[in-house]
Formats: sequence, C-alpha cells, structure tokens
Amino acid sequence: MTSRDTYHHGDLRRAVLAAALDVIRTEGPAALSLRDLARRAGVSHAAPAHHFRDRTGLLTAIATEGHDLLTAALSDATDLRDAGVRYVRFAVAHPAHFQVMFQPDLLRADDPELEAAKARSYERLRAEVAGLPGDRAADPEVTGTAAWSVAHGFATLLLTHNLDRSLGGRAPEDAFRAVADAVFGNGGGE
Amino acid sequence: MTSRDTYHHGDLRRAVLAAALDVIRTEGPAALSLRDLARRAGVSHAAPAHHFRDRTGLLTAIATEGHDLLTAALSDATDLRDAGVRYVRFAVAHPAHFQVMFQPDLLRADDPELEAAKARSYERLRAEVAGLPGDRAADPEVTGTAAWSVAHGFATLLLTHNLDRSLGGRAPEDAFRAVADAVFGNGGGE
DNA sequence: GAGGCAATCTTGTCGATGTCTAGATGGGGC
DNA sequence: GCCCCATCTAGACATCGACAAGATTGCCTC
Repeated sequence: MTSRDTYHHGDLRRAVLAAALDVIRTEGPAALSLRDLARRAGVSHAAPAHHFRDRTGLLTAIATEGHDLLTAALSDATDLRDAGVRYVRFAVAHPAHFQVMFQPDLLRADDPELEAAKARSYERLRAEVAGLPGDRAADPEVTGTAAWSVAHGFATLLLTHNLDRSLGGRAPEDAFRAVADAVFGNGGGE
Repeated sequence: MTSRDTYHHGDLRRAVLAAALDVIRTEGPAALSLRDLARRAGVSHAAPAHHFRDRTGLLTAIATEGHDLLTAALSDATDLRDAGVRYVRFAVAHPAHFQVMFQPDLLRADDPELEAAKARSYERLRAEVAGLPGDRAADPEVTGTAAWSVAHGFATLLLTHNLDRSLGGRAPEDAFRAVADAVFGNGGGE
C-alpha cells in the first residue's frame, strides 16, 4: 500500500528488506516467504526476485547489512567490555540481522559483498582486542575468542529466551555488564 | 531400502530421525523435507507425519532428544570448567541436535515433553554451578549465566565456522580449555 | 522534445512441498 | 480365530521458489 499509482514501486528493495526483517524478528527466518513479502509491498509475486535473485540472496543481503551495522556499532567502543556491551545491544536492537548472520546454511557463503562485510566486522573485533593493556594481551587469540564467546553466547541465549528467568526484569545490557565483570574481573578491560 | 518386504517399516520413527539428523548436520534445518525423509526410508510421503504430526513436531522431537543427550553428557562433570568442555563436546558430537535446540522458531514451544527435557538440562546446569567453592558461588545466577554464555558462545561460533582460523588445527576441546582458563582463571572451577 | 535503452515490474507456468482425508494392511490381544 | 487399532498408502489441494517472456516506464542522448 505504499504507492501503487505508479508502475514502479519507488524503493521496492528497501520495502522488501524492511518487511523481511519484520517477519524474521517475529516469526523467524523459516517463516520468510518471497511471495508474502511481495504481497506486503503491493507488487507482483516475482518482483522481489529482481532485487535479490532468490530467497538465499535476500537473506545474504540481510546478513551483509547486519555485519556493516555491527561494525558501526563497535566502532566507538572504549574498551573490550564496552565492545561486549555494544555487541549485546546490537543483537537486541537488530535481532533479525543477528539471527541471519549466524546461520550459514541460509546464506550464499561465497557472496563477495558478504565476505567483505564479514571481514570488516571481524577486523573490528580484532582491533578491540589489540587495544588491551599488556597483561591481558598476552595471548590475543585466546582473549579475543573468549570475549567473542561470552558476548555471542549471552546474545544468543538472550534472543532464544533462555535468559528470561535469569534477567529478572533487568535490562540485558546491565545483566551482561555483571557477567563481563565476573568473567574478566571488574577492571578487566579498562 | 531398509525393509520394504513388509507393509510395516519396523522402526520408521528411528529411521526418519536418523535421516533428519543427517540432513540437518550437512545442509541445515532449512533443507529438511518430510517427503525427502520418507523417500529415504522407502515409505510413502505421508508416513512420517503419523509419528511426528508435522515438520515442527519432528524438529521438536529432535530438540527434546537433544536436551536429554545434553543432560546425560553433563551428568559426569567434575567441575564447572569440565561441564563447559562437555557442553562443547556435545555440540561437536551432535551438531544437528544443538542447532535445532536453540532455534525456538522451529519448535512447538509448549510441547510438554520438550518443556520437561529442557527443565532437566537446565537443572543440570544449575547443579554444576551450585557445586562451586564459596568465593565463586557468591552470585550463582551471574556465575551460571557467565559459564553458560562462554560455553554456548564458543560452541555456536564453532559450529558456524567462525573459529576455523582461531583454532589453527587444535581440537575444539583444547581451544575451549584455554578460553575457559583465560575467563575464570586457571584454577577457576577446581 | 522525440526516440531508444535498460531497469523494473507483471503474468503465466512448472515442479516440489506440507498437510489433510479416506482407505488399505496386518500385528497382537481377547 | 477374530477383531481392533496402530501403521502405512494413495490422492488431493493450497502454497511456494524459480524460471521465462512480455509489458511498462524512467532516463539518457541527440
């Protein structure tokens, strides 16, 4: 119902992406249907395919956008703990992106744009670890994997409703801060 | 091709489950097709539905089985770090179960058997945290969430091929041990 | 401002899938 | 020996992803 007075939609790509994110957030990626997205945008059933090639292409585009959003979200981090908080915040703010990003079987793994975006976000994470004080940077590989694991595990368990009881009404960010302190010590990343 | 000489398959439920796990492990849950599983078992296309009701039912059964396998895997843990190692080992040994267990949108959330199996594995995790020495058990809720986050994050990143470079040929278990030590200190869980 | 090109969208179609229904088969308990 | 019910078959229907061919239109060029 956006603008059907013209033959061309105007910005079908953006409209389909937005609708897709909405479906994925509320019903999961499995419920995603190209024909349904077309109906929501008020275009014919084959229109979305022109912008995303196929279902996998749409999901790959979402994953790519997700990696870029994550890179941006991490760019202003003050230290590693803050980066973790921002990682969790990203997952909460963009649950659909997050879900799709870490489900490789839904994506075209060899897509050049996805690979590039992935490399950028990965590099961003490495940069955070590299900025650590000496004693913590002893084995950056292990420290990086540990930090990523904590943040990613927390975010995943959060989105899959496995922490609902543990949170007890607290904001996810605050709960994660407590977890991060327990893990790296209170002054860990400073 | 198992035994089509009789009208009854013999153990279709088990055959379908095994085939499903195989498909999920190699191609992901999205590639799962009831009709394909029926073909593999040499039965008609509607036969699997009698055992699992529908696609969601099949995945719910797999998730339930997964939680029971996880509970069993954790039952012999010596301490919290060992529980983490066993958690990762479980994810590597049963990747299909693990994937499905933590994708709620694929499951019938209110299934009684699933709920019960989930409660059992969750209780198992709580028990591990409760067995900690005094100083670590200060805030069991936070400690439990932290431990679960580390193990779950590591396992998830591992299965999604995000640690392939970091591993550098090492066994996942060993890499996780290093991560656990970095996180909780070398004698953390002892 | 007229013509043409390319991007965008439509329409029609095909094979495959999930699910429902009705009916066939046969093993096990009475 | 008979009957009941779990198990499996066969058929049908709506929906979906994907493909092909054609219609529409914005825009660029002259």
